[in-house]
Parts: sequence; structure tokens; C-alpha cells
Amino acid sequence: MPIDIETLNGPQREAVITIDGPLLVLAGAGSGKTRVLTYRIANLIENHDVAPWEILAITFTNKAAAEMRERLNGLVGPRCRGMWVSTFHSMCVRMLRADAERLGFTKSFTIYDTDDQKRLYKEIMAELDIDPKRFPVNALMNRISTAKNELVVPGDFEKQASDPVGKVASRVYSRLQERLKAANAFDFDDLLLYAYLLLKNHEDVRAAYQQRFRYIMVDEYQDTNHAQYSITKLLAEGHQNIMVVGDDDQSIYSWRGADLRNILEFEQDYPSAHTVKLEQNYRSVGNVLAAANAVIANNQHRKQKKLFTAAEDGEKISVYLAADERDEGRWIAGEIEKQRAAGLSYNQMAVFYRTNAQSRMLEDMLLRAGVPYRIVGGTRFFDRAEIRDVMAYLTLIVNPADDIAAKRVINVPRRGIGKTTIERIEQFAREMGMTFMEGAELAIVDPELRASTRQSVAEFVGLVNEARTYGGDLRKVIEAVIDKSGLIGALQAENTDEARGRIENIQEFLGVVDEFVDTHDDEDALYEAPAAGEPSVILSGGGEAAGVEGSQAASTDANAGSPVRVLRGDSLADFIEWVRLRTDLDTVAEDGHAVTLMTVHSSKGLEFDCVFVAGMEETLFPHMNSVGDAAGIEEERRLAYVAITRARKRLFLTCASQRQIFGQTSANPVSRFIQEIPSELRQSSGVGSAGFSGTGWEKRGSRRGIAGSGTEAGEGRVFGRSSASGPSGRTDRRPEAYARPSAGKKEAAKMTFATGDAVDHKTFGRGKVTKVDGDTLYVKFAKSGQTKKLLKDYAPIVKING
DNA sequence: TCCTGTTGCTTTTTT
DNA sequence: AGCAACAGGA
Repeated sequence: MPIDIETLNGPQREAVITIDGPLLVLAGAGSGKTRVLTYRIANLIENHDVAPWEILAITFTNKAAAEMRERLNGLVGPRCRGMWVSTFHSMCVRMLRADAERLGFTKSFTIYDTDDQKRLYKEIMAELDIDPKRFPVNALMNRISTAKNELVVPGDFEKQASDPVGKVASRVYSRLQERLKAANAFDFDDLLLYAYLLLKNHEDVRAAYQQRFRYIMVDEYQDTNHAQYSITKLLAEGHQNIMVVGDDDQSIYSWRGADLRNILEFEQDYPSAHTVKLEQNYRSVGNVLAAANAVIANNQHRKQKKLFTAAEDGEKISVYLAADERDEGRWIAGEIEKQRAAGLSYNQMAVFYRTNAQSRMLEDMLLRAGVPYRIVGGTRFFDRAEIRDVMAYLTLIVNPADDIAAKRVINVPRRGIGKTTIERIEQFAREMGMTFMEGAELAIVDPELRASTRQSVAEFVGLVNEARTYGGDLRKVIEAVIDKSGLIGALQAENTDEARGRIENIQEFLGVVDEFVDTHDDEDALYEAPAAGEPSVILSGGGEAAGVEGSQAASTDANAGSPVRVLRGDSLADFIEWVRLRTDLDTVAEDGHAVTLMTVHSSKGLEFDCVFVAGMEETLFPHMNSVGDAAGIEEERRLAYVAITRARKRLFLTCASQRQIFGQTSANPVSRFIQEIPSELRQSSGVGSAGFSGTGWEKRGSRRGIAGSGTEAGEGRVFGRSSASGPSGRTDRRPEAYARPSAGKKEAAKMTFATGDAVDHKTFGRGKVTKVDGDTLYVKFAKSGQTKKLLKDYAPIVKING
């Protein structure tokens, strides 16, 4: 299908047809940049005889990459196969897989996430005798992460570090890189750092990629850090056909090393650069856009631009001043229902907040109102302990050198291998210069250890080694590993609701395996382009033992020169990599009738008809850690800008005159960002309790004994109320603990349940009451299909309508 | 070795 | 307040 360039506006068209030389596209929010990117690629392929594998398109999220691939597929069909459309990180992994040996790693390397990383840091700090009290792990991690993002290697770091923390960090950094290499692992930052070093130090590799990628496109360029910037620069050196798309006003990740200068100084970096501004907004109504413009205009450091729209003004921006966060949540729930009644579906609405902690109350209120919602972010599925355990087993199979993974699961489930034994193995390993797993094998015959312990270690080692021989269907392999590990068995034995939940999660994980298999059939593999100048080598799919894929692939590759390894549906190694580079955001289902709750950060790139931003108060948004620092405030303002520009039709901003923060009540003025919106564009309501008429549902079951919102909110603080029923006003925690259930009970007693009632449970979701036995309810939950016994006064449930 | 009471931390987190 | 990580006792 030929693309129709005529449907684009002037600047868009210009960006699409300007194909040679450096190009900077400043794309305002909602200005159709994805359209420009995809059209440009289609144009290259359709009209300029560019081969797909000569194109590199880099995004920041897997979701964005997937979306782009999908849209390209719609434009040019299967011809987009073989094109590199990926995130920075997966691109780097790809490059590193191809040439891992050059850097002293093997192809079966694994990727450490933050949690693994933290464990490793702790080990290193113990080893180097560094006091975590004086030098917090997080501080060192941040420091070193920043260094990596700035491409500072340990040697250089040592020279630069003059302060005490820097000196300590320097020692940790050196050791960290040694340990990572020994474990045949990269952390997230390493993926960029080493990919850069690979390109920088190996001329042939660099030349091959430079030659191959005739056209490079980078999305969200304002969020690139120095490492990403440098990689891009190296790659583009060959043809100089680099297009970057971004919006300096939407740069919200400077705390992660994103450097705004990358985009602000693009024209200096590439003097021949052509610049295009996309300023027509196709997303929001006039008032929303005017508000966004007004707010962002207060920033000093930005490229001047002003978005405009042809759309009508739309409704004014609603500002609600709530009494407290409870009132705020209740009001939002009420407005959502109004919108819903007016015909808008739940999935066209979203509630944003600055900090994750705010989601609790919002959730609570939505739940009580019976508004279905879905949370994005927070604790990630893959971060759950049981999932990490499974992942550790799988990782260990592919990469036995991964000591962190080994130590994580050697006693999970409980095998009676304790601290002493683990230390003994570590000691072996250190003395002999071997991996933890190899040390464990020695321990099996160590006479110093008890026979039962040796038996347990042998069992563990045997289990992993055996798993390495499994072959065939990926799902079957993983199922077998889970089964043999005894993880499920141990959970079953626990026989608690929590354990059952964990089992469910593991089963859900198998669903993820299926998803991987479904999305990674031969598609990527068979259509891989010639790698780095080599002729294409097509790896056969299937047949091989999944468990040993990594090492086999290595030998295959050695024969064939150095083709770029590709993702395949049957490889355990690829599955692990895919999981590691995945985030919750990627899992967001588009469908489902639910309101979306997420942080403002997570909302970037999305849009909704109706957007609520909660907690618009000083010290929350802008956050207290940013006030007092001009650059910090500017970033907060950009964050506000991102939030506002997500709205297509209606925008609601709420703030509370007081709220609980870290268990303490605090009152803060209305956010400056609200003041920055011209008053003629806003419409305020609320002012504490005025106009409140609750129905009662929002009051029930307050765990803290606070009875009211709205009218009563002024009188009682959490502490005043709850401890009032105890012996004294403010003593230790006992009275409070005592008061809690009674307060809850008192309120709860009003609520009665009958067989057939529909209820909503905080964690189990919707269900139906099947039987009532005094205070005990039998509820059958729709999602799990299980019937659970719940105490009506304590369970976090509410009655809902139908 | 495992359980439990205590302490400390708490912005955002595309990978 | 709420939670995770840690230390110390059974």
C-alpha cells in the first residue's frame, strides 16, 4: 500500500521527505510524531529503495517499539521484517550477543536487574569491609550507575573520585565489574556501556554497523543519556543520516541520567542538521492545550514553541479542592461515574498521581464506589518473590556462572541449606577461583559438612544439571523445571491463602511463557538481515534442546562468522532476556473496561479522553525534593505538562487541604502549577467540605477508625480518634491497635451481606456471596473461581451493584 | 535453622 | 502508616 503523504501537514511532510543528513524533529505533545516516524520509514522503503535491514529505529519502551512495528506492518506489510525496531537496551543486547567474546563474556550472558544488582553490591561491600551505614548501598549504586551512564570506566572513575563516597564507590565499582564479568552478567547500565565500548574499541564491528545502518531514527531523544547519545553518534558516523525526534518539554527522566543537552545541542553536534517543528496538536481541545502552554511557558530552559490546535475550546479545566485525600478520592470516583453516565467508557479515563503512595487511597475510594480500575506500575509482576525464584532457576540453567541466581534459590524451597553451608561453598569458590555452582559441587563431597546437608546440596546441583539437558517445547521445559524444583510443592504444603496466591502467580507466569512463544515464532529469526556485513545465516528453529541453546548457538555462530543472534520462540535464553527487558508497562492491556491508575511518569506517550491529576499540592507536585532547586522545579513543571497534555477532552485537577504523608497529617498550599493556569480556563469547586453529600459507602470500614470525610473531616485526626477509645490520649501503640478493630467493626456493623450479593475484594476482585454464616461470608470470586471464607467485619470487601 | 520483633526508609523508575 | 530488611532469640 503506497503511503499518502498528502494527508500530512506541512512540517510533518517535511520531516518525512527529508531523508538525507541529520534531522531534528521537535515534536510537541500530540503532534503526530509516531505517524511521522512510521511514514518516514515507509517512504524510505517504498520510494527510495532502502532495504529494511538498513534501517534502525530506536525507542525507549518495548511497547513503543511494538506499536511502531505494528503500524509499519500496516503501512508496508511484511517488508518491515528484518528491520531493527527496538529499544536502546535490546539493541545493545543484540550487539553484545553477537560479539560477547570480544569483551570477555560468553554469548549466554545474563542480565542483572536492580534486585540482583543490589545483592551483588551487598556482597561486595561485605567483602571490602564497607560499612553500609556510612555508605548506603543506594547511594553507591546511584553513583556508579551515573558513572556508567556517562561512560566512565573504573579506571577513570578512580582518578576523578576525590570525595569520601567517591573513593569508596571507586573500589566498589572496580570489584563490581570483576564480579559481573565472573558471573557472565551485565547490569542494565552495562548493556549500554559495553555496547559503547564494543563499538568504540573494535573498529571492524563499528564499521560493519556504521555501514549497515544507513538510516537511523531515535524517538524520545530528550530522554537519552550520555551513553545512549554516544552510541547513536558512533552508529551515525558512517552515513550521517540520523533523525532524532523529541520534545524538550517532555523530558522527565533527568534523575535517570537523561541529558536535555542532547536535544538542545543537536544542531551543534550536527552542524548540517535540518530542524523541523511539529506544533499542531491533534489530541487535545483548546482549553487543555492553552493550560499546558501556559504552564510550560514558565520554564526558562526550553526551545521556544507554542502548540496550537484547530479543535474547539472544550470544557474548562475542573479544579477540586478536597478536604483530605479521602475526600479527593471520593470526588474523583464520583466524577468518573458522572462521565460514565454521560456515555464515556471507563478505559477512556485515567487518574494520575505524582507518587505511588497516593494510589492506595484512590484505589480504596474507587473500590468502594464500585469503579473498576487497573493499576499500572507499582510492584511489578516479575518482581514478585516466587516469580524471581523461578527466573533464578531458569537463569542458572542457561548461565551457571550466575552466582546471585544460585544463591537465591539454593535453599528455595527449603532444603535445609543454611547460612553456614552457603558461606562454606562461597569460601571454596573464592579459594579455587570458581563459580558458586562449581563450589557447590565440591561441597557434595566435603566431609566437614553433615551428610544430610551434602545430600541437599547434591539434590540442588543435580536438579539444575539435569534441567540443562531438557529439550523441546519451551513451556514444557519450564514446567518441568518448576515441577522438579519443588517450588509449587512447598507452597502447596503451606496451605495458606498467600501460598495459593503465589501458586497462581507461577501459573500466570506460564501464561507469560505462552505469550512469549506466540509472539516469537519464526518471525524475527527467519527474516533477520545480514549481520554486520556478513551474509545472512538463518538459524533453524526447533529441534534443539532449549536448555543448552546458549552454548550451541555459540558454536554455530563461530562457524558462520559472526551473525547477529536473533530471538527465537523456543529458546530459554531468549525467554529470560525477553523477561528481563520487559516492564509492567508493556503488559498494559488496552482492552478491559477499567479506569487506569498510574504515576505521571508512566503516563508519558499515552492519551485519554478524560484525565484526573490528584495531589496537586506544593511538596507533592512539585515534589518537596525538587522545590528550592530551579532545575528540579523545571522538571516537575515538565511533568505537569506531560500530565496535562495526556487529556483529549477533559482535565480534572484535585488537591487536598490536608493529607497524611508518612503517617503524619500535613497541610500544603495549592500547587503552583494550578496557579499558572490562567483563571479563566479553570473552574473551581470543593473548598473542603462544602457541597458534600455522601451516600455512606465511602465511610465504611476505615481501618484507622476515622469516621468521616467531608463534613466531619475537620474534627478528628487519625490519632485523636483512634486512641480516644484507648486508655489515654497519646501513649504507646497498644491503644491504637486495640481501637482499630473496634472502630472498623462499629462502622462495618451497618453493612450487611446476603446470599447473592455482589462484592468487590481489594485483592481478589469481584465475587458473589454464596453463603452467610453469622459473621462469616462465603464468597465465590469470579477471577479465581475459588470460594473463600471471609469475616465480614475485617475483610476488605464492599458490596457493589450488580 | 527458622521465627519474630525491631528498625529504618519512604519521588519519579522507559531498561 | 506501612513495608521490607535485619538482627537476635528459641
